[in-house]
Amino acid sequence: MRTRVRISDVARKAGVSPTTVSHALSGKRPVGGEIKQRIFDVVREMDYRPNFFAGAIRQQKTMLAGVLVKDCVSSATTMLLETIEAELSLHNYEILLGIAGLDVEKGRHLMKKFSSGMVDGVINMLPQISNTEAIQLCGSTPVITHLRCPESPIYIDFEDGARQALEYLWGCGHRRIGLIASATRRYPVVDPFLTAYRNFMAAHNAESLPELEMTGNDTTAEGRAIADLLIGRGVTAILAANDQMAVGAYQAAYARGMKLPEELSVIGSDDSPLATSVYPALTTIQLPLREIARHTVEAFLNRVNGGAPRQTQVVIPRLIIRDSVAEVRSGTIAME
Amino acid sequence: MRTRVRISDVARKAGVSPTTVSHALSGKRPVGGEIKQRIFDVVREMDYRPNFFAGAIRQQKTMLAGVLVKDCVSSATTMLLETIEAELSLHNYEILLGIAGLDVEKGRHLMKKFSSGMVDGVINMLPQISNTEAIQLCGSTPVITHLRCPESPIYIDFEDGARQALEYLWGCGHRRIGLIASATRRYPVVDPFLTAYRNFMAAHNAESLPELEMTGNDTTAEGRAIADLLIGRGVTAILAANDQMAVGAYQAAYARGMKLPEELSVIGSDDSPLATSVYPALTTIQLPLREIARHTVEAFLNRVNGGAPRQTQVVIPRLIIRDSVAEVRSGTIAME
DNA sequence: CTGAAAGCGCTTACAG
DNA sequence: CTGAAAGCGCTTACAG
Repeated sequence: MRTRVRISDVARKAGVSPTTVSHALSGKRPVGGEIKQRIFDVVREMDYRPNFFAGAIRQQKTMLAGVLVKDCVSSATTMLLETIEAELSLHNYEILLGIAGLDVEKGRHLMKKFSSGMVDGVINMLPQISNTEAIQLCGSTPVITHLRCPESPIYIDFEDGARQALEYLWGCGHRRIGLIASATRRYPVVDPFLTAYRNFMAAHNAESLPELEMTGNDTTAEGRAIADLLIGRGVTAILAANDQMAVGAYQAAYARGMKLPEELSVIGSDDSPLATSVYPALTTIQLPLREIARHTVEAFLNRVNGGAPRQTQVVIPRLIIRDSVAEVRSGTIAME
Repeated sequence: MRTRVRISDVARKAGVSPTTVSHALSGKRPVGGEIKQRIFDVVREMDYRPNFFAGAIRQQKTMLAGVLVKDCVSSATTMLLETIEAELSLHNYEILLGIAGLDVEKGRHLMKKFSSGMVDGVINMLPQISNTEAIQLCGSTPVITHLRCPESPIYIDFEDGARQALEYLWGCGHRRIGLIASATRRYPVVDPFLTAYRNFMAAHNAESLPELEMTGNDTTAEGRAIADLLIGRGVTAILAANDQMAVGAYQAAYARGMKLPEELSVIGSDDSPLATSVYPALTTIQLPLREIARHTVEAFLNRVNGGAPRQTQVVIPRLIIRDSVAEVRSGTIAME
C-alpha cells in the first residue's frame, strides 16, 4: 500500500515502453489511439500519479515559489499572501511558505534552504532581510524583495494615500490632526505618512505641530497609548499608519467615554478585515492588492524565466470612506 | 550565472569523487581531515548547495507537508496555520501551502497535485473535503483531516468551552442569554455550542428558549443582524460561536446607542487578535493552539513514518475573561 | 507512431 | 578512509 506505482509499472501492464506512457500523458508526441486508450485505462486502474519532482529535476523547474513572510496573523501580510497565491496559481505555481517571525537567523536559514533547488524563485517579504542580503543568500536562485527597496517591482505611494486622508479630514474642518506613523515602514528614509503630514501642513500654512507627530510599532496597544496622548493634546482627528493602531485610537477614546466619530475622527490604513469589524466602521486607506499581486507575480515570473529586473511600478492607494470621520462642530471651526 | 554548481563540479575542483563530497557534507561516513577541509573550502568558494529534490527523490522523502486551508485571512485558520508551521519546522518540515477557498474543485485539484510526490503527507483543513474523500484523493500519500471527523487526531471539546461561558454568564446573573451558533461547525451533528446551550438550560431548569437560539455564517455582518434580533427579544447577554460574530453583536448594540458591557454582555470564541482590538476587550473562549498543533503534527509525522492512525486526543478550551461581561443589575435579577 | 538509452543531481550499497 | 557504479522516477534526444 505504501509503495507508489511508477511509470514502468504502468508501461509493463499496458505492454508498452515508459517512453510511450510518458508521451501519452504529456501529449508531447502522438500516440496511437488504441494504445493511448489502454494506457489511460491502466493509469486509472492503478491510480498512477507521475512523481512531480522526478519530472521537475529533469526539467529543471519545480513550479514552486518560495514566499517568506514575517507572520501569518497580521492582516496586511495575510491579505497580500492570499492575493499573491491566487495570482501564482493562475500560472500553475504553488507556494512554499516560510514563516520567519522577526528572527534574522530563521529568515536566513529559510532563504538558503529554499534556494537550494527547492523553488524556482523566492519572494522576500521579510523586513529583517534587505534586498542585497537576499540576493546573496539566494545565490543563483532569483529573488525579489517585495517592498522597502528601490529594486522592488512595486512602489506603493503611501504618501499620496496619507495626503488623501489628510485632505478629507481638512475638508471636514479638522485643523488639529494627530499622526501615528509606523516605526517599521522606513522606506524611503522615513514613513511616507510622516512626509505627507509635514508637506500637507506646510502647504496649508499650518504649523508643523511636532507634538502631534508620533510613531508607533503597529500594534493596537501602542496605538491606544499614543492616541491617549494625542487626545490629551487636543486633537479632533487621528490618522494612523495602519488599522491596528487606528483601532487603538478607538479604545483610547472609548476608555475616556468619548463618542465616535462625533468627538474624535479616526482614519486607518490597509482596509484590513478589522476596519469593518469595529464600530463605527473605520474609514481607511485601501491598497490595490490585486494590482500589487499581479505586478509582483509578473516580476517573479520574469526573473524566473531569466529576464532582467524590470522598472518599479508605482501604485496609488485609495481612501475608503466609512463612518469614523465626522465634521468638526462649527464652534471649533471658528477657532481656525 | 544562472547555471547551478553540481556536486561533480565540487568534486573535480577538490580532486576527489562525488561520493566523498556527499559524505563529507552529510557526515554519514568518516572523511580524512585534510580532504574534508579542502572540500569545505571548495564548497564555500563555489557557493555549492546540494539540490534538495535530487536528494529527496533518492531518499524518497521531500520533507514537505502539504497544508490545505480555506483561506489565510480568517483568524482561526491563520493562528492555527502559524502554530502548525512552528511545530513542523521543529522537525525540519516545510509547508507547501494550498489555499482553496470554498471551491470544491480547487480543493480536489490541489490535493491530487500535492499527493503526486510533492509532499510526504497532507494536512487537510478544508471544510469542503471530507476525510473519506481526502483519503481517496491522496492515494498512497498519507493524509490527516484536521477536525470535523472521528478520525481527526484532535477533538476540540467546544461543548465544554460553551458550558464554561454559560456558567460564567449565569453566575453574573444573566438569565436571558442569546446564542449565535456557527452554521459551518457541524461536527458532531450540530454545532456543540447549541448542544451545550440546550443542556445547560435544561440543567438549570430554565426553559430552552428556542427563540434565543440562532445560527450564523461566521461573519461580522451576520452576527450584527442576528444580535439585533436577539436584543429585540430582550437578552442581557449573547454567546457567539466565534469572535467575528461576537463583534457583530458589539455593532448591533452600539448602533442602538447601548453601552457595553453594562447594557449587553458578550462572549466570543477563538481568542483571535480581534478580541483585544475591540472595546471593551472581548471575553472569549480560547483554544489551546499549541497543544492542538503538537498533536496534529505528531499524528502527521506518525502517519508519514508508516504508523497506524492513533486515537483522537480530546482538548479542552478555556474561558479568557476580559471586559465584555457585566453583572446584571439587581432589578433584573429579581425578575428570575 | 514506438522504444532503448542517456541523463537530471544526488545518495548509497558494493568493493577495495 | 576512498571511489566506480547503480539507482531514485522521470523526460527527451536519438534511432528506427
